[in-house]
Amino acid sequence: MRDGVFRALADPTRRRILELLATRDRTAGEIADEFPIAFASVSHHLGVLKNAGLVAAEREGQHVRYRLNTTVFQETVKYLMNVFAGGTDA
Amino acid sequence: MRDGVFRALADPTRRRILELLATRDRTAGEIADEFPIAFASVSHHLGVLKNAGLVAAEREGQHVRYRLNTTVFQETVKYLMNVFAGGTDA
DNA sequence: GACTTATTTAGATACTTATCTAATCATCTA
DNA sequence: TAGATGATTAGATAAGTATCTAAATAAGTC
Repeated sequence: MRDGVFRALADPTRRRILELLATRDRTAGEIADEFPIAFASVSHHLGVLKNAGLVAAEREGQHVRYRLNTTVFQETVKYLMNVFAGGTDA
Repeated sequence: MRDGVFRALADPTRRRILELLATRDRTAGEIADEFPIAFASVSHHLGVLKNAGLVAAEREGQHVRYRLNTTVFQETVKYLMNVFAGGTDA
């Protein structure tokens, strides 16, 4: 599960998506508009982020609205701080 | 540069290496002993971690001693917290 | 210098992934 | 229900990566 989070964070497009969502929720289309790549590719990235638990999606009529899942962020920060502090053998 | 950090963190073997180094410095051999994979593969992982700036290496006679680079950890935590707080458009 | 031990590098293979286009699914509107 | 719009899924391709064995480099010992 942690694997998925870091793999998701490893791609700059996906990090940019997260940064966009951090300021406010957006629909898939609004997100896709921010990138020069194909709509389908952005959709794929959104799927990766959703799978990792970093974002949540909710259908709103024709649109699908994405938002940041802050819980997973917090857990990830906690994990890193724990390793950094030498406290993590697990 | 951030890319390298998250890509490095995406592999469970490498995270485990970081966790080991968090408790104390170790030589490449000591680290390799902890894993069931080939020595050369661990060496490769160490290279990835070093490249990402997450660890530093120093030759000590025949051995090469690895240690955690806490600075990059701190920066990474900072980045995540910043996104999490909605403060990062960059 | 030859031999041993510690580590990295090279080359090969299998697997994963980012991207694309085309097709499909979902919802709304006329 | 047909057509339009928004979004995901499928299939293909090219690039990246984790692993291996074998070879090379570095340092200590005899």
